[in-house]
Amino acid sequence: MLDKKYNHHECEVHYENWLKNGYFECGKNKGKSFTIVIPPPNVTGKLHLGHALDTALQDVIIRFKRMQGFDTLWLPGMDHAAIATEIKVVEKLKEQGINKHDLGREKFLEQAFLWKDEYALNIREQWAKLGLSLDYRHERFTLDENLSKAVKTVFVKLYEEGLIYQGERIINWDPLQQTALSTEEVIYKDVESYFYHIKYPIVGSDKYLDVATTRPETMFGDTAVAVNPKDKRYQDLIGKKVILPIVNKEIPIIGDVHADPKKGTGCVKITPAHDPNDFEVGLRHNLEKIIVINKDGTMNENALQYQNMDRFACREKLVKDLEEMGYLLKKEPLVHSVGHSERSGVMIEPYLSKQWFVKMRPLADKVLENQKNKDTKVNFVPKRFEKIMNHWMEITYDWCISRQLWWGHRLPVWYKGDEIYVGMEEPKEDGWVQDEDVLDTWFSSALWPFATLGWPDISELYQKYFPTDVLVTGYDIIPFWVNRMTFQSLHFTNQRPFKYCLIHGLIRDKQGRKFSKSLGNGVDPMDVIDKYGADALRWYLTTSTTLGTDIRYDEEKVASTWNFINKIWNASRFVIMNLDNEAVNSDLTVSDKWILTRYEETIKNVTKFMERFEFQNVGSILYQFIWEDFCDSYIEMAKFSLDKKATLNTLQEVLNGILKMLHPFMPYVTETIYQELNHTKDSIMVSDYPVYDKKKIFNDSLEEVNNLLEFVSKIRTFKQENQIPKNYQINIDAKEKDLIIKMLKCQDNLVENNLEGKIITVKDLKAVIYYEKHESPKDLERKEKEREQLIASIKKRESLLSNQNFLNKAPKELIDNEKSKLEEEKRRLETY
RNA sequence: GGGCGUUUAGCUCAGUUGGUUAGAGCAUCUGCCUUACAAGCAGAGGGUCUGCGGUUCGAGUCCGUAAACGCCCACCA
Repeated sequence: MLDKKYNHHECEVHYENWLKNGYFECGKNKGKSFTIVIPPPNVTGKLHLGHALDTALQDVIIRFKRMQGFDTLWLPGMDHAAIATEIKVVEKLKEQGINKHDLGREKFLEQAFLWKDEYALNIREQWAKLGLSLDYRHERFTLDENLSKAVKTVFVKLYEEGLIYQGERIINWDPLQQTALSTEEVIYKDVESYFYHIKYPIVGSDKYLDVATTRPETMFGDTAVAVNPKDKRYQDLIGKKVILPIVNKEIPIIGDVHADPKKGTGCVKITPAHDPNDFEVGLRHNLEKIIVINKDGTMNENALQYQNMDRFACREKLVKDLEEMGYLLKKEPLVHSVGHSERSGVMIEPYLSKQWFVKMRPLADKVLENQKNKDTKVNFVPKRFEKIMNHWMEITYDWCISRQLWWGHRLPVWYKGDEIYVGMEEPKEDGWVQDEDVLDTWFSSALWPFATLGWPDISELYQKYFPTDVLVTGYDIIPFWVNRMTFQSLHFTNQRPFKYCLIHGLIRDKQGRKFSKSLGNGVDPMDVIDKYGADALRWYLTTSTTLGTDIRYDEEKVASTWNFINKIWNASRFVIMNLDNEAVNSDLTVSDKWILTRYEETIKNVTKFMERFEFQNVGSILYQFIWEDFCDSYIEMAKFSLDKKATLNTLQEVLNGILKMLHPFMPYVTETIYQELNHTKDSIMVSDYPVYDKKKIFNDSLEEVNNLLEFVSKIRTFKQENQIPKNYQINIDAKEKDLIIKMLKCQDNLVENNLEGKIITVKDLKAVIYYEKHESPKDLERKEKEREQLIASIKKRESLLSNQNFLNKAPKELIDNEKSKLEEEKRRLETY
């Protein structure tokens, strides 16, 4: 027997058992395959609410499909997360007084793997707490041998196809981590700064150019000043020279369209080694590229007396010096947006550097082409997110994939003098040195959906479970991940990586702010689980909003979900308590038929919305059906036929169905109740999902009980509003009179009286209530308000029904409905 | 600069392809310890659906436009 109150701790005991029985394993069901690969969490820390949402959604889908008989595989795994993890490990070592470079690459990687093992353990523990039905036999890590093989295969192949190349370009440099980054890893933030106007004297003249810049410290690398060839102010200066202040070097004034006459003063200093646009200008005009900043963000020898100063300190000192020397014309305050490293937070330095790139255009075009084919495209849910991917594919440019880090996939590239070798294995001959760099972490995650299934080997797993069916992730990583999986998959497997891509929103705090350490508004899902249970958290997260929109986390709602579960718990207690009653064989009562009909309708709708991934709708349908129909209406009516086998069977059948439909959302409590209800050790998670059965629809009973419930409710409202005493007199004329009397807890005790009766009707149900009238002014006021509303409604309907256009164009059903409604209202008006 | 999203009850959110009186939870008010559940039951109140214009017999829903808030992308000497 169940305890009096729901206790989530006592329900969260099934995970070991599910695991032990192999229920999570693929290959158990005979049906079609259904695959989800988990977005691998970074091994950098604890899972947050976003992970809980993301994985709960996947578990809901996979448990549903499993119960429907699909051969489901939900593949778990984790991401080494190159830079993110390396930062953490470096920090940890620093606390111990150890410097990464002193330790050396090999020892550092040992430490990183220890870190990974520790965090992987944590993550698995949290997955278990969430109740996720992952097939751990196939768990993968992005640095696993088979994934490394996939990475190398892809790198080598793309290189051979000319789609990976090495080049010297301006890249985004993180001076703290001292690595290159991709454009996606740069976040632009508004920064308060100055627009410095510097005097560049013109050679052979007493005039000067007013050159405006936000980055004066890069002036040591200036190799020209550009003006627009069409700019009348400066046209005649093209070809002349200016003197670079402090450096005292002559540099040319060039004409280039890059200089925008409308911006600043119309004169731009050209620093080809420190600005992507200037780099292009430099190429056009064959300018020298002078690097003036070191990899750590300090100034190098080209900065003369400023050498070794930090770039910001140099700026400050330099501006001061320029001012003293009379070169600073103006210093305008300016707010402009500046790139920052997504991971380390420091300002990005555009930096000339030799890196490896993926040539994106041909790969992106393939995606754009494929998205036109409705049979092979990636279907986004909600649809609008497809635009984000497509837009990215349209404007994308080459992807910088080399990182100056240690933690990650090392580039399969070897050098010997000027020779380059790219291949799966190290060249046999002596003298080859492998490239020190590792790949962007997203390079390996881009292969995740197929590499985890064994690719490049055409394994059994790959053949059976690829392409995957659904990928679930947040909109924030579409550019990083979804896009890249899509083009790599199309290029290497000729298939989309997943048929559906479910995009959910981010979880924010109650005020709509992002969770962040600095705000201290973080919520640990494990604390929530401890307080309210995994079932409550999962239900709340998956049913409380529509996909694609952000969720404002609200603990009160989790608490209210706990109440819902407690309600289910108690209803189940009631059913279980009565199941062994001595009961007689009987036909179904009208209320049995009613709930069975509602139950079938619910199965139909829930299944429909589950298949469309509209969990919000599933949630409200189940909530309403369980709380209102099953608990408040049916159980209350069933209390009067607990001696009938038909009712007991109905209670059990419907409750079983409810548990099954809830199970994907609330695995623990449904398992506990299911086993108790059916006196079994069998698991609900491998039971069959309810299937809609037309034959169990009783439309007459549905209508009859709907009317009855409305009738009872009307009488209750009337009683309450008129403060009718308990021993009131009522006369009921209805088919299910006994049931109604019991529900109203009244007696049909009409005796002679001279009171005026109040008639209440719903269809053919009729009641007359006799009571002492004592209308207060407030009552009269309300009555008058109701009367006015009724008149207004009648007026509206009459005008509608006299509108010839409406009568011609509206569907007949609606017109008839309006007519009968009007008549009813007119009748009601007479009673006022 | 380009694009997207949001705007509905005090709060948080639903609202399918336009069609009865726009829904839910929480909060509020009234009455109930009715033996599954007081974390509950039975009722009630609360919305000119951001503004304006249009299409339509009919608009929260479609179109146009304005505003507020948020996000993405690009640019930013």
